[in-house]
Amino acid sequence: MESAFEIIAEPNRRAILSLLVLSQQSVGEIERQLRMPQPTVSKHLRVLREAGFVESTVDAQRRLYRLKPEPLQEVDDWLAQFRRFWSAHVDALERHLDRMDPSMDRAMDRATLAKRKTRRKTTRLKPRT
Amino acid sequence: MESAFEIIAEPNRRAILSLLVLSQQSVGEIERQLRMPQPTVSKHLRVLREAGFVESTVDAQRRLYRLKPEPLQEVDDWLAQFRRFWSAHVDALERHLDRMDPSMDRAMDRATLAKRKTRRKTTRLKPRT
DNA sequence: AGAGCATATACGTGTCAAGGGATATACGAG
DNA sequence: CTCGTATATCCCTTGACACGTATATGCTCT
Repeated sequence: MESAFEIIAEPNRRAILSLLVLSQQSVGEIERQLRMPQPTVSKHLRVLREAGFVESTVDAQRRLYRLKPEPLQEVDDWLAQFRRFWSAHVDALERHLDRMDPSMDRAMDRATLAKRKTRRKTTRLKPRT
Repeated sequence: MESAFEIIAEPNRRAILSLLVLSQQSVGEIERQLRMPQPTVSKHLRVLREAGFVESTVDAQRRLYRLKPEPLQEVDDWLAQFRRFWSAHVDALERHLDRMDPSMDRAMDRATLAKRKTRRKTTRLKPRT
């Protein structure tokens, strides 16, 4: 359970993070809003805390949890390498053609052609009597 | 294993995706570059294919796999809600202060103050005699 | 001190996915 | 048809992890 990606793989944890982005919350508030048993909330918060996604401050018996951005940025950084790709991707381009810079259009064309050339269409030459 | 988040939680799959973003690859090429056994590669590719991360075309005995952007965009969309947060986050602001728009600076100030007000500092009034 | 609430932890259980290894399928070449 | 290569699938074992329930810790108020 080390990487940020494994942490956000869990739907309940994503829900907690989405909740916390609005404002800090106590365990009980999370428990009520997400309708999940308290130990479950605490356990997920523990995982999130140890992974650096959240931090808590003590307020009497309550713990107030709030978001920390770093691990999410790490995910965002990994995703960055694909943004170049999908903004040049054919389907995406078709959908967004109107909103795009025509110079990209030509760049994409070359990429597409390159791929097409790579593809070897083997002609099935199997006599089979 | 439905959500895109679970798919990219696996390090080997992330490696495969990072490889495919450069150009399409056959199973054997992936196998060699990532030094993982062929059945492992095939199994991960299957998962990726069924989740819509990649698609394959047949080239004789080879299968050429290439990236499809949609599921990654889904992840990116979920991450979007946090970008607003971390661009307003204090630490991030301190680090990037020089590169930022001063109008954001004031917006962040209000957010921070709001949070500070929410925090209840309970004064321990415990006579204890 | 004792009651009550808020939160954390411990334990037992079921599920599910990853990996290794062997094997099956598909295709091309001779 | 037979062999070699490329890829997919099958079986089995192992290990994580999520959850439920029960219980422990800590704090407040009276």
